[in-house]
Amino acid sequence: MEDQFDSSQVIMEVRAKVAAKPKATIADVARLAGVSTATAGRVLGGYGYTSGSKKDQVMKAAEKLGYKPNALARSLITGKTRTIGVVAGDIRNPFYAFVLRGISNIAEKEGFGLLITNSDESFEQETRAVDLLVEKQVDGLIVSPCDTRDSAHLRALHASGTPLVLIDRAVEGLEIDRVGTANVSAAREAVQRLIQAGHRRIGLVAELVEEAEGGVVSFIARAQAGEPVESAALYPSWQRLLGYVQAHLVARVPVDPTLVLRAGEYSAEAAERACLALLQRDDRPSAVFTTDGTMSEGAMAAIAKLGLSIPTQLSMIGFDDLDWMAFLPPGISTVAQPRMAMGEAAARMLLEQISGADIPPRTVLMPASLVERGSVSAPDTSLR
Amino acid sequence: MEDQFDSSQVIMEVRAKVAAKPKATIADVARLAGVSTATAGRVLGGYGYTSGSKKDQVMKAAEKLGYKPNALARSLITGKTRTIGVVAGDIRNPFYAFVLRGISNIAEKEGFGLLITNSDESFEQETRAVDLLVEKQVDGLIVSPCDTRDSAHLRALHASGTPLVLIDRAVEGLEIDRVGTANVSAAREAVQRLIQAGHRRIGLVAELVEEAEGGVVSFIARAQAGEPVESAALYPSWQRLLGYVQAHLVARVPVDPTLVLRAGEYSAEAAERACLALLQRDDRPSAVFTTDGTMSEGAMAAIAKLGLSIPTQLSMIGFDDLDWMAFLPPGISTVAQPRMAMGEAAARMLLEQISGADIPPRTVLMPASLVERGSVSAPDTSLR
DNA sequence: TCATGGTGTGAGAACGTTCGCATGTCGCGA
DNA sequence: TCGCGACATGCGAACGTTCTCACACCATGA
Repeated sequence: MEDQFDSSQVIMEVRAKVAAKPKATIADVARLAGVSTATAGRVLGGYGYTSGSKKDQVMKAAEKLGYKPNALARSLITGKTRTIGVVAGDIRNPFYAFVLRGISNIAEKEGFGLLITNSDESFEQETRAVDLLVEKQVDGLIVSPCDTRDSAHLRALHASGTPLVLIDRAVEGLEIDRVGTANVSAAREAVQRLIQAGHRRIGLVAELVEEAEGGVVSFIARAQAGEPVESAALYPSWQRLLGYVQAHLVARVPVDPTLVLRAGEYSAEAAERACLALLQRDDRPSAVFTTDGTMSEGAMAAIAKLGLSIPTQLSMIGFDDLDWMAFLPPGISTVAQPRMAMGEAAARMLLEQISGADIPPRTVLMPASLVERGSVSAPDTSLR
Repeated sequence: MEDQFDSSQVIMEVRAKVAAKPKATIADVARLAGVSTATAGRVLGGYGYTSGSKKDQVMKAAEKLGYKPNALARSLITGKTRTIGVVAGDIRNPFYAFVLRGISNIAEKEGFGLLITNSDESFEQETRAVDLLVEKQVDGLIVSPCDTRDSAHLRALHASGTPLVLIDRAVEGLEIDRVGTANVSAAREAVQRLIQAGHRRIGLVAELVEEAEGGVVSFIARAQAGEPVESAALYPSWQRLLGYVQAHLVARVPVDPTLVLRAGEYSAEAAERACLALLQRDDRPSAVFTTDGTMSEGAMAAIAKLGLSIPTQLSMIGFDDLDWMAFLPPGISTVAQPRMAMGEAAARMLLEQISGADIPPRTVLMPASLVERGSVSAPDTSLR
């Protein structure tokens, strides 16, 4: 028969003992080294004056105890965390992945940590993310805002003096450092290339979340009428649409609004569905231009599904230089954004703000380059 | 003539005033609400007892002052930061991007922050990253270790009681929670599929950083001789090589070691170079199997460059389900790892550790599924 | 009437750093 | 010899929370 000894209490104690990890503090090190905490702190923290002899003692003691500084306590008093927060749309999207990598490059070099969150392009999630980061006292934020109009939380943030850099998108009337792409001109040049190759009916596959008053048709009409459009605070996909219209305008080619596709939702599947419908029309376009990586992916899926051959049956220019564009025969021409450099630029600007430099708001618009491969040729004359 | 007044001093003062942002503290709120800091803390922190009336006063005061809790101070005393640290290889790699997204999903749901670093598969960078995260007092770490043998820093970390989960790779003799892929069986099944289709000469494109004693040839020889290979702590690419050999063994097909390619370095370019050489040989294989996404990309680039058509001239099975594999004609069959689920599993395990659950070390090996598309057919009989 | 126990409140310590200040000790030029 | 600045050290306060106490209030039931 087993004895009645209840082992749970003992086990709890053992566990507690195992779990106990008496991290060494500066006070411990100081005690062992026989100096004051202030002196130990000066040695370990590398500030103030310290003599060689004491320095040795302290270092030795720290080594012995396996001392690791507690950044929390340090930050609490210095008011600096050496951490920057980032709100991206979705890390899985190569655009953000590369931007993040760029930010990370700079952060790492400067010894900063990186607190990363996803907004999924949802305003509510973005707000929550910003709150989280602010509570964690990040020294600054890099945000890809999902709302380019209101974004009261970002205005408040900036007003409170928190270093803040916007990436990819701007916020209307919020004049702060930001880095983006020269979308209008990049898109214009790409579409011009298509027109120059002889195309007159060019499809556009774009995300185009509803925000321009009057919708796409009215937007196109206004742009086509040569009305000056305030494009700076537009969503990138709208800016690229603007470039598309401008290219037509310059070449005096009319825009057929039925050729511009709103995926409506930001996913390759949505783009594929929309594109599939477009390419099955009798009067289908002889070329397509897509306004970002995700749209390019969706469009490509649709093209593959229909078995259309590029460029003989359909010319195409994509956006963002995705890996497959290089080797998918015949090579997909595309507008390449310097994604990683954008992240690096944003991080550098943020660090400048953090270090206290008082610089007027800068807008860095990076040039996107058209990398030409084999997906553009003259339109198939047998068509229409 | 301009006056000599030096404005710089004045400007400095103005700037300092602008930069001043007197964040409200609990003490401020308490003062305004006419209660003690303890009571205000109880209301705002949601712990202990508070009466409805005081709660109202405090909330109102907090609202008025725009109070935001300082997580630093909270963490300093509670010893919990509600932040987890991640050391990934490179965010740009879709594998890590998806894993990170999985981790982020769980973290966000539980209100945890995510401190992300890249190791670039460099031991030194990994060590620095871990140090940074530890100093920032993360509650736990998810690491994709770049060294599967030594990794003294990870052993020490675990010994100190820090919650730790390994992902993708294991560390020899370090028995802690980890999540990975059933690499051997996944690779074996993929290669079996190739053999079953009639292929006898199957190329393998793998990263294979040098670590098995005796190198690739000796490793193959031992595996082929049926020697039991301790595969758990092997690098994934070696495990996949093992599966490749096993498939040959089962089917009694001899392995030609010259067909297994070491990219040597972890990049698509290296894979492309190696693959290009292989596919230009007179006795080139009739099929290739690649051991991860990056290798698949490189191999595909080589195939495209040579203009080989899949599957008539060359069959292929890739690893990781990359976007283009779905639409690159004729569709690339591949071994799909549940990348995001892996991240989620790792995060969940870590959070369990953090919450104090005392669970024996678990190894979660996720099944990878062979998604069959059009890239496998019988070998071209005109060959060899 | 008196313990009892849940509820509510505040004073003050604690977390692990850095910072301000006071107090030295040098060496050097006047 | 004095004064002065650079170097060196320690004491105790601060950072903004939460935690531990001590105490007080109020029902409840014996």
